[in-house]
Amino acid sequence: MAATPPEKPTLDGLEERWSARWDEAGTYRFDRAQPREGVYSIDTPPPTVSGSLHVGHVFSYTHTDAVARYKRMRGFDVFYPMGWDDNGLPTERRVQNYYGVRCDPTLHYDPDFRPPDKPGKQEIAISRRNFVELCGILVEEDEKKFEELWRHLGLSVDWSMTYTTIGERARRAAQRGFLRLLARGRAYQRVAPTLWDVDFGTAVSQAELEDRELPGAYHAIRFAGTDGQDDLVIETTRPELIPACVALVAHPDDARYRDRFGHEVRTPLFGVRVPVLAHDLADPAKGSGIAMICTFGDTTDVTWWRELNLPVRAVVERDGRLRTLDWGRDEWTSDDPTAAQRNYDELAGRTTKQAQKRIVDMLRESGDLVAEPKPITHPVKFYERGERPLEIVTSRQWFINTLDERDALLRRGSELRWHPPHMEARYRAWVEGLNGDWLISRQRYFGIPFPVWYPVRADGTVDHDAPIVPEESALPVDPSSEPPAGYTEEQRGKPDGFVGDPDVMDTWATSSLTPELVSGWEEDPDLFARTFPMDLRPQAHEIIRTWLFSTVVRAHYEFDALPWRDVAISGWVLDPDRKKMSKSKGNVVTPMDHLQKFGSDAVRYWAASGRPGVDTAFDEGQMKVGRRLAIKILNASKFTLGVSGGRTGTADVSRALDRAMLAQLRELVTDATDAFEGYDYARALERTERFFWSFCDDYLELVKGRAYGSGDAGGSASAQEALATGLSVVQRLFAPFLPFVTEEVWSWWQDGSVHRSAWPTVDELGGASGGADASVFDVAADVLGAIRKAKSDQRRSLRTPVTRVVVRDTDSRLAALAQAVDDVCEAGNVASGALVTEAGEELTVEVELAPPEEQ
RNA sequence: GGGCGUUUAGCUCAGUUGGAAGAGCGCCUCCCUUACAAGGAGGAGGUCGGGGGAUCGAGACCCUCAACGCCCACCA
Repeated sequence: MAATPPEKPTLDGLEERWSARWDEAGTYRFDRAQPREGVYSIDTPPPTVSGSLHVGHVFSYTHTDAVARYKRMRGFDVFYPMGWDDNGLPTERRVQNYYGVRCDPTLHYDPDFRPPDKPGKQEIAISRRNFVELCGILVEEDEKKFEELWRHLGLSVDWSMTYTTIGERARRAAQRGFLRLLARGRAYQRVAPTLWDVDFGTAVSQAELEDRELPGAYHAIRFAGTDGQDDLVIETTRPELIPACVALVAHPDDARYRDRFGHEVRTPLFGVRVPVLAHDLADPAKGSGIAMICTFGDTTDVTWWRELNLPVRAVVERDGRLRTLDWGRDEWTSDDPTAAQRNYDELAGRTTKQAQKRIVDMLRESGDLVAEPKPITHPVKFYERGERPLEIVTSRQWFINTLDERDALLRRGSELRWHPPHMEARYRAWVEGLNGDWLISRQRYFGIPFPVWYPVRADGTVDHDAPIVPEESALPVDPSSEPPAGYTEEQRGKPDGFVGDPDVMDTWATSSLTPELVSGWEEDPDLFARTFPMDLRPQAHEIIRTWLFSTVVRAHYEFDALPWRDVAISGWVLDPDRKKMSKSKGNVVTPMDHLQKFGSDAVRYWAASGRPGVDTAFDEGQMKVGRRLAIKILNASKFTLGVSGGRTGTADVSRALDRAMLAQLRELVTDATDAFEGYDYARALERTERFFWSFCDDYLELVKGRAYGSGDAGGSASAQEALATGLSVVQRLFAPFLPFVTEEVWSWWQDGSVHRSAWPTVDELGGASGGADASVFDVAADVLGAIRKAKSDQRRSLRTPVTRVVVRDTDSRLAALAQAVDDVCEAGNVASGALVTEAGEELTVEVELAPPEEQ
């Protein structure tokens, strides 16, 4: 049963009390009670489990929660699961640092291994299985902490439906999704030059790249002419790749080089003959207008190499060092193999950075460096989590086809409803800029393995062209520890046996299936039918090119459909210097302190004030305002219930002032509902708040006396009825934002949770507010304000009796005032009959106060 | 190099069909008023980034410039 307001309402302890009650009562449980059209399903971003949640998470997840709560109150069965993104590199790195271990896949599993209490100076090498086990232990601890924080924040998640991206369900879904793409010919394997992070020892995809400005230098280097032609000078920032040079290239229209096309030049130090070729991408304005093509210095090299059908002469290995070479036997053909070998041996084994230093000295000595290096800064490609520039190495990798489908994927992007709409531009820019298929294999450990084995031929070589795949019913599988059907484990790596694919999938290859994963794709047809395609994807803008794009790709191929209809993009949280808050910048605020200091509702208020897609400053001031608002809701509710008895529907709202207030409330309900329908939660909050303060400051003051019973019974009942109605509506309008305090005040007079109550509608106000003149409230508030100002100006108490008031205003406004004049006089402590009106152009009020002695 | 966004009071931001510049914080003054002193009432403070233009009328529409932020880019 409903309780009564306490003597002294407080915000303290609301989080603990109500989150426990919601849990017991199953307030946010997804009931499977409705068909697809009665369900609202949310594809929640699974936060990366790599330490702790920060205030940016609190910010954006609050936005989603407000929408979820709104939809629930609109009568939808809200499907709102939470996931943890625990697979992938962030976790591996954290485990390495946390336990002081490193994965060595050549080692055997040690069932008795226990990590040291504190990481030692030397990393302990452990087997892949031991490493993966540690990853599992650590993420489980983190996930508990994350859930605690989310519960404290009041997310209305159904906690019985959590998932992880490394869990068994995710492994099944990711492997099934992969096998389907393979069967459809949309996933393929290829030996190709790929961007490679030397430190992580893995290939990375275009979506994980970022540019960083780095110092470098132009080196002007002479290539010797042949056939009696002049020498040519090229400029390069990577002279250490001269041994990998396969051609020079200039623009076909460049008159300086036109007569050189088809002829050869000789590389300095190594004497390798390479052709001079023409290609549109060569920029006559850059450097000397002629460039060296190496295998491979940058992505342009890859383009040239592919389009000009050039040979591969790779020198950089996966560890970032120059390989050893035999110039007599390998694919290098030098005019002077002895000199070439001697020169190259100076570089072999060095890192690219060291090799560059050495080769510049050698070129200077040989006279082929025609000018001293010219320092520049230039953008260099990095893996977003990496610390050294990426190299390009040739390796066997899995890809998902995206390039061929670019147009269809662009159409998918415009079918989506973007909030805010301009975010679609980022998607479009990304898809239009795709320059390769999506590389999904990673040479790492804590990820989902490719469910693929390869036959080993009688001669011991591996046949990559005839992959062995499992039945879907056998998923998930681990090819590195299980044999494929028809083989025994003893045949691993043996002639006529098999090998497992050693790689794991890119984390996005799993995350791109979150809609399928949470909806029970192929595992829970009933759930799937009720939830998929989903309604909403909320996420941040910097992962449009990764998470959003890849999710669209997967649903496009699997279902020929969008994975969801709406996408709501949150902005970032900026620190007071307007810098993005991020861990690497060290300016992150951990949320729990603020949740405890201001209360969850207050922090949510700050978060919900940030408009969709707009970067928002971290602002404790807004949290203070939110806290004050929550306290105001407590007190206003207590007062209103005290004078109104909390009853609605027992009396007519007959007085003009009360009807005017309800008319404004009616507008508010329309506004807030429209705003929420357009995913503009911030607008809904702002409108509700504005109404609420005028409800407290003006309406409550104006009707206080009448509600207490100072006039006739009809007037008193009208005020009480309007107060209770207003309170009920306001409590529900605030509920998506301030779930704790609204639940508290709702419990004082209503049964059940406010979060399961019906969102207010105009219909429920219809009878009381229909056709009312809203200006009665405005004029009454204006005149009361003028009386207060007079008292304030004269430094008198607001209780000071007023002996005379002259109000001038237009006829229509005076007519409106006449309908509320008793309330105005009572609220302003104006003596009976002392308020007179005169026609005027605009509102002026003259106020005479009782002399101080008479008080 | 291309694109998107932002620019309104000292600060954080509203201002949705163009119609007399707003809120909160901070600051100042006053008030213990039985819902609320973690409060209430009132006040000061802005040529709405600059410059053009269409309009009776622009913070809002068009053009242009600038600053800041972000996204994308084949970066020799």
